[in-house]
Amino acid sequence: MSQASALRPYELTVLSETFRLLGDPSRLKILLCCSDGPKSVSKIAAELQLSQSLVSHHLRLLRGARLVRGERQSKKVFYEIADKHVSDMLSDMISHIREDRSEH
Amino acid sequence: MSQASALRPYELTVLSETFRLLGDPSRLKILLCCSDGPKSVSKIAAELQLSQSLVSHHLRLLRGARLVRGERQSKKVFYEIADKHVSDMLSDMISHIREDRSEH
DNA sequence: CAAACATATGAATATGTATTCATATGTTAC
DNA sequence: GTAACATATGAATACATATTCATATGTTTG
Repeated sequence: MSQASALRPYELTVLSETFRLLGDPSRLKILLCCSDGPKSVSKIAAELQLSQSLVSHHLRLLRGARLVRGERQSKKVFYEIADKHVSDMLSDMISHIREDRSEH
Repeated sequence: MSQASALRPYELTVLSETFRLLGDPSRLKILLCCSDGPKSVSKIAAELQLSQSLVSHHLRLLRGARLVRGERQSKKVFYEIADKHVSDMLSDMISHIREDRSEH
């Protein structure tokens, strides 16, 4: 982790902003929810038992950070993980969480 | 990312909690700051131009999540990244941030 | 023990933000 | 156009939390 000091201010901002967005349980659930293929807002809301409004608000933030992208198909808008980097990022973090942290 | 739905509630809590902690710029700086070897609280505060109190408060949260660990040596307490998983986690995220997200 | 230094912590505050509610915008079908 | 459906959005609110200040706790040295 000697790249730490090499982190430029902008990169640090993006990094913490990304972490911050993923740090809310509802938002994280939404992101994970649409990580297995595109899903409409209403479907996400139904699956997660969250209000349509809340899901939409969160999706806007996730969209703003390019973590998801949405595509309109007639009445519905289908959201999915923006790209492979985002899904890899999540997989990696999940792996880290699952590994025991108590060793050195 | 089909492991998403396989995420247990506890894992999701830990995951979002970890993201949340890393989502604050000061806290992220502190974590990165002590990722290249153990550093005392006062040294971290000086390097980052943050108050001693603030650094200590943040370190407590990071410690609580096992992201750092501190060791007392006489008057000073030296903090460092808890283990390799945490530093790998950070490296991975930094790599992802540095890679262009605009492709598929 | 007192003094100086280092860290930790509780309370207070100010700021951010997650959630809800009501409503607007957009889309399709009649 | 109107009605029905789907999503987006602004305002309000309730809640979380980052930061500061003052002070307590712990440690070494005289």
